[in-house]
Amino acid sequence: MVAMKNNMKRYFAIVDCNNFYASCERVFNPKLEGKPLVVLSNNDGCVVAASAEAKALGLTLGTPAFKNEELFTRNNVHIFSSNYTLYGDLSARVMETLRQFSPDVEVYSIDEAFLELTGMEHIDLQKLGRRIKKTVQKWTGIPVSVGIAPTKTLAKVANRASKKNTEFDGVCILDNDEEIKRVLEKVEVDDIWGVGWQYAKMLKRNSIYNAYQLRSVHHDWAQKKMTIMGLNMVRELQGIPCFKIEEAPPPKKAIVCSRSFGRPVEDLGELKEALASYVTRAGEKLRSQNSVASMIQVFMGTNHFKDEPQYSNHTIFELPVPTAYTPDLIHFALQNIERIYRKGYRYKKVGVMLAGIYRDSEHQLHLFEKQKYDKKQKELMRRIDEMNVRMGKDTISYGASGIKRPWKMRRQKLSPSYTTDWLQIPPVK
DNA sequence: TCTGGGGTCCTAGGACCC
DNA sequence: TCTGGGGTCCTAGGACCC
Repeated sequence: MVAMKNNMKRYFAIVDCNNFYASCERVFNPKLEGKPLVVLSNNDGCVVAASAEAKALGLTLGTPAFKNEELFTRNNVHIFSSNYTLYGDLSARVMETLRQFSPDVEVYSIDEAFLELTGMEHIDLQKLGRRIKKTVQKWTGIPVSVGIAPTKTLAKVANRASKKNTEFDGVCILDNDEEIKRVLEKVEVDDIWGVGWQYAKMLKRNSIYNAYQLRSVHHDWAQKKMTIMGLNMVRELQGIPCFKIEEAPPPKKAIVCSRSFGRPVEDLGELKEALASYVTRAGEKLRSQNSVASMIQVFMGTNHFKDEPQYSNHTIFELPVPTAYTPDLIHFALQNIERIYRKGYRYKKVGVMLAGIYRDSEHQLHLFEKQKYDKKQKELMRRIDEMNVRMGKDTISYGASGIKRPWKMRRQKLSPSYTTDWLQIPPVK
């Protein structure tokens, strides 16, 4: 049985949503079809997604919105603040659809998933890829690109090619040596999964410009220059699988929650409110993976893009007992921000990191330790989390987070939460 | 006026132990 | 006098991902 499985032809597919956030905004607003559209980051700061029409105007992702203002007005670009509630929900629908095609799905990011495809000897992969693309489009309204190959890295390369090269029309299969050579030669090293800015520079210095050239380097050289990750990357390009499908993501080892403010904040009271609300969010994430944290890190800083007095600092604090009880987390976080706060600065950002994370069940209580994170507290947290999921975020929140929240981020162009809020469901005429 | 947020892995080097 | 050397743990920094 095992031997048989090893002999079976195995492939990896990666399905990647095209311009995901921009596509989400269009699903419930079809008038935007064919129009240039962008989505901004938190605080309406940077452009983080753009429709094909907007990209065609020469706009680059990651640039600050204010630098593109003129281009936006001149071309009548539709602008949206990011609406993660909407994107998260549509993402879940896409992933659910993909489970039709394989039992082994790894949700790799909000807009991408790997699928393991086994027993594909007699399957027309091109047809399968087309079917995946068509089904997701039909069931969710989201356009996707599909890459299929013998390794994850090659699948990523195929996916890249399927988007960049119109001949593929959104589906690219890498199944034989000639095809692999032909496609890899056209992929620049910068575009390979695992090659970032620094490695790309180094590779070019060594006259390696495309994926096919990288595929041919010596293993020792790859490892020396790019650590074990580089070696694995080269092997994967050669068709030797080094990375598996990770179906259940391991629990997070650190949970961070931080935001830039909508305007500078000087007052300690306001900073504390903001911090309390981020700690609340972090606590929810912590409990959703059934973990407790034993350390809290608090950090804050001014806006280093500005020509004004700068200050930033952080503090790490060990909790008396590992816990996921939000009131305690807030208590210690607030205590610590007081230690690093300095009066007279215009703060841009504050945040919290929970670390030293274990599964709740793994934490062995010392015989005489006073059990602080107890049943009652857990039950209370469970009920509050449940209510907030069912009735909407912050149905129940903590007094320390404030009511008015003058520091909260700007989201002036927010679209409705069409799919997750009863009051915002679009009417049918 | 206005420049995102949240993660992972690997390695080198220091501290410490025997 | 000789200033070893292997193992482990931790941290900081650098690379990467979306």
